[in-house]
Amino acid sequence: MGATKAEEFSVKDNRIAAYAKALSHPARVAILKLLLRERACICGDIVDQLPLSQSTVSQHLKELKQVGLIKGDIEGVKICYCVDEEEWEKARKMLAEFFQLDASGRSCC
Amino acid sequence: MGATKAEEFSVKDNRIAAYAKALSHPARVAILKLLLRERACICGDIVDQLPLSQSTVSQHLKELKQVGLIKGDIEGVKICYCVDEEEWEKARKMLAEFFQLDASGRSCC
DNA sequence: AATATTTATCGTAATATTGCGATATATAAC
DNA sequence: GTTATATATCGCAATATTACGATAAATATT
Repeated sequence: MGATKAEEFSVKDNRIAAYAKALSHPARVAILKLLLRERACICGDIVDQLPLSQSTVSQHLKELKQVGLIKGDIEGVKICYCVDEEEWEKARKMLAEFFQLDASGRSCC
Repeated sequence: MGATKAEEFSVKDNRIAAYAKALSHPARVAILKLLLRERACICGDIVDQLPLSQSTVSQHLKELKQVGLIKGDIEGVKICYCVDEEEWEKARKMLAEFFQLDASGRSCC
């Protein structure tokens, strides 16, 4: 008990949920915005701009990396993070498709 | 420690995160699809179509209701659930706007 | 080689989520 | 009023997330 029953649902629903989960914390939303808007790819720069410790930011980056939305490249001691264009597009499409399910005229209440 | 530092982030980023969190479990994705596609608004019908207990489904419905994406209407003993069109549109717009942040040509890695 | 810098990981604590059975609540049917 | 039906809520256990400091690891600088 307690563990999620993810395997009981479709692969697609799980993928949508995984992308959504990546965005389910404001820190990760903020990180993605940073990477997209300001090209602030260096990990240290991200840490400086967030009200969280270095280790916590590193953890959020790891999660975004695991779901595929960002990737990191070693540049000497520093790591340059950026959005993975392909995966970003996949996420965008999946969520857009989901939201295009029409909600109009279906209210039964 | 452990509690989320949500208040340190913008209202908008928190709102995006809240909508995303609503979709961050495949059961809730499945519920929303059901409500949108099949008009299967009656709570019992939803329970029947998910591999989860009645109480667990009820909890997921509560979360979707709290974020505003669905609403419920009493019909005798039964409850008719449906997607809240206005809120659905708000979520759609916020997430679409977020994803339209262009990821192309910004890869530094 | 010693030191400084940058990032990841470990350990731990606090809190949140997921899930279920049992029970409460509220209407419907008898 | 008693019983049946439908849904919500409570209590609990298992697991996951969030956060931080300390430390490890890896490169850069001296």
